[in-house]
Amino acid sequence: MATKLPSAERELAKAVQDSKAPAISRAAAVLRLLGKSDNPLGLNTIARELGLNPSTCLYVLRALAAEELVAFDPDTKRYTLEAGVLTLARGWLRRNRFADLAQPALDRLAAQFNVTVLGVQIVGLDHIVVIATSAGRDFQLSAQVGSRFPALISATGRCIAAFGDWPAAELETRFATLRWDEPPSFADWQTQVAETRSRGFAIDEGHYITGVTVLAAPIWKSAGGAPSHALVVIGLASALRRAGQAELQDALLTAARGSTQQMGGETPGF
Amino acid sequence: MATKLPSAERELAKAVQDSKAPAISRAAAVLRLLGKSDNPLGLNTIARELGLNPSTCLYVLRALAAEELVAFDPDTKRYTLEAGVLTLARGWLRRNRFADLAQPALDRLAAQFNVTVLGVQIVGLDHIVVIATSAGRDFQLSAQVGSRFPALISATGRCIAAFGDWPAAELETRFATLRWDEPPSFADWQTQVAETRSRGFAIDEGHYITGVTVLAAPIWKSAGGAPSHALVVIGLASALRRAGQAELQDALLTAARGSTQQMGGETPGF
DNA sequence: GAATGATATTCTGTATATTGAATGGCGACA
DNA sequence: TGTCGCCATTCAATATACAGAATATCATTC
Repeated sequence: MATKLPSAERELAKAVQDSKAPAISRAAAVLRLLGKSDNPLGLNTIARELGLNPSTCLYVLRALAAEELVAFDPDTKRYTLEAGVLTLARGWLRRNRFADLAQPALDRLAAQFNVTVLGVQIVGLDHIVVIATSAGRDFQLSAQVGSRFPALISATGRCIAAFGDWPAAELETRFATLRWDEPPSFADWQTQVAETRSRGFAIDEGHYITGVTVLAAPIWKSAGGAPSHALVVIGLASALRRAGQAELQDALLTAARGSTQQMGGETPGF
Repeated sequence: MATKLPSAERELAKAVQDSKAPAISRAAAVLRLLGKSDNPLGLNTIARELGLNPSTCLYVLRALAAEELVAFDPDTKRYTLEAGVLTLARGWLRRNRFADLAQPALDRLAAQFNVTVLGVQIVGLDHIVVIATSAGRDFQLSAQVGSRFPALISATGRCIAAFGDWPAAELETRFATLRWDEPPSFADWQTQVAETRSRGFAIDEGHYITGVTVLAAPIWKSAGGAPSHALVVIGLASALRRAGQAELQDALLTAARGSTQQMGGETPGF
C-alpha cells in the first residue's frame, strides 16, 4: 500500500477519478507523455508510466491514431505524436493576436538589453505557456514556444499571486509543490508578492535558477480581473547589472503597458 | 429517416460507433471544431454541430478544460481552444527534423521561381498536413503550417497514388469524395497517376483550382514503402509558364531527391 | 415585471467502456 | 532449434459513462 507513485501517474489517477469522461484525461496524458519523450514508445511502456491498464491504454492509442493525433509504426509497434497536433495548434494561433502583437516589443527589449524575453499566457493557477520568444545576441538562456511552467514559479508566479486575487490557502498549497534552486520561505515569498503589487512588476533574483534574474510584468486582456499574459525577461544576474537593470525594468513596464493597450485591456492602478 | 447529416457529424458518428474509446473521438471532433471556428462557441452550438448529446458534450468539454486544451469563459459560457494545444505541437516539432531540413530548399525554390512552396507530410491515405511553407515575392497563393488537405487531391494526391501501392478499390472510394474545381474522371486520373510514376513527380493543371498549377515531388523517409513527405509548388499557370516551368520541374525533383537523402531515405528508381 | 424561449446543468437507468485474466506472437538466449 | 520471457492483443464480467428527460438559469420580448 501507499507505494510511491510517479507524479504523472498520481495526477492522472485523480483526474480520471472524478471525471465523467476519463478516457479524455487518459488521452491527454498519453499525448503529453509522447510529446515529452525523445523516442517512440511501446504500449506497455506508456501504460506503466501512466499507471494505466495495458488494454485500456491500447484502446486509447487506437482512438488517438484514428484521429491522426498519434502515429503507429506497425513494424516496431511503437507510438509517436502525429502531425494532427499541429493542425490544432494552427487553429489556436489563428485566434490569438498576442503572439503577433507582442513580438515587436519582445524583439526591441531583447536587442536593446541583450536578454532573452518571453511572452507567456497565464492559464489559471496551474500553468503558464510560452507563446512568443526573442533571444538576445549571445543567447545564454532560452525557452521554446509551447513550453509549460507551473504558474507560481519564479517572477511570473509572483505576478500571478500579486494581481490575481486568489485565496491564500490555495496559493500556499500550490506554493508547496514548487521546485526552486533556492526556495524562499512562504512568508518571504508573500512579502515579495506584496512588493510586486506596489511596484507593478516582479523580480526573481536567483531563487528559481541560481545566478539567473527573472523579471515579469503583467498584461491585462480585459479591464477587470486577473492578468491574462505577462512579459518575462531572463538574464544572468551579472550581465543584467551591466546592461542597466533599472532602465530595463522601466522599459519592461512600458512594454507591458503597451501590450495591455493593444490587447484592449487596462492596466489597473494598484 | 435518412436526414442529410453534416459531414462532420456523419464521420464522427462512424468513429464513435466502433471505437472502444468513443469519448476520445468526440474530444478530437470538439477540438477540431473549435480550431476551425472564428469565435467562441456555446455548449449547444457545439453539440448540434457534431450531433452530440448536450450532456455528453458538456462532460467532454469539462474534461478538455481540465486538461487545459479548451478554455471556458464562465461569464459568456463559451468555449475556445486553450494554449495546451501549443504544448502538444511543440512536442511534435521537437521530434521532426523535416521542417528544419526542408526549409532552405523551400526558400531557394520560392525565391528563384517566385512561387509558393510547401513541405507536406503524408498521413496515410487520409490527409496531408502542411509542415513548412515559403512564399514567393508576390505571394499570390498561400497555405499555413498545420493546414490539412485530403490525401488524394491535386498533384500531391497523384504522388501518393503513384508511389503508395494502395488497392485500386480503396483509391476509387476515396477519389469519389474529393472536391475539385474541374474534376477529372477516375480513368483520366489513373492515366495521370501512371505518368506521375514514370516521371517521378506530379502535375495538376487547373483541376484542383482553376488557373492554378500545382507540382508535387515525393520524399522518402526510409528506403522502402510509401513516400512520407512531399515538396509542393503552387503558382498561377500563366506565371509558371513565364518563370520557366521545365527548369522549375527539374529544380523541384532535385530538391526532393536532396531532402530524401537528408531524411536518410532512398528515392526508388521507378 | 411576467412570460417566453433558449440555454446550461443535474439526475437516473441502462448500454457499454473498462478491467484483469487468458491467449497469441515475437525475439533473446542458451 | 527449442525454451523462455516479454509484449501486444483478445475475451468475458461488471462498474460506470452516456442518453434522454427533468430542472435550473438566463436573456429577451411584450
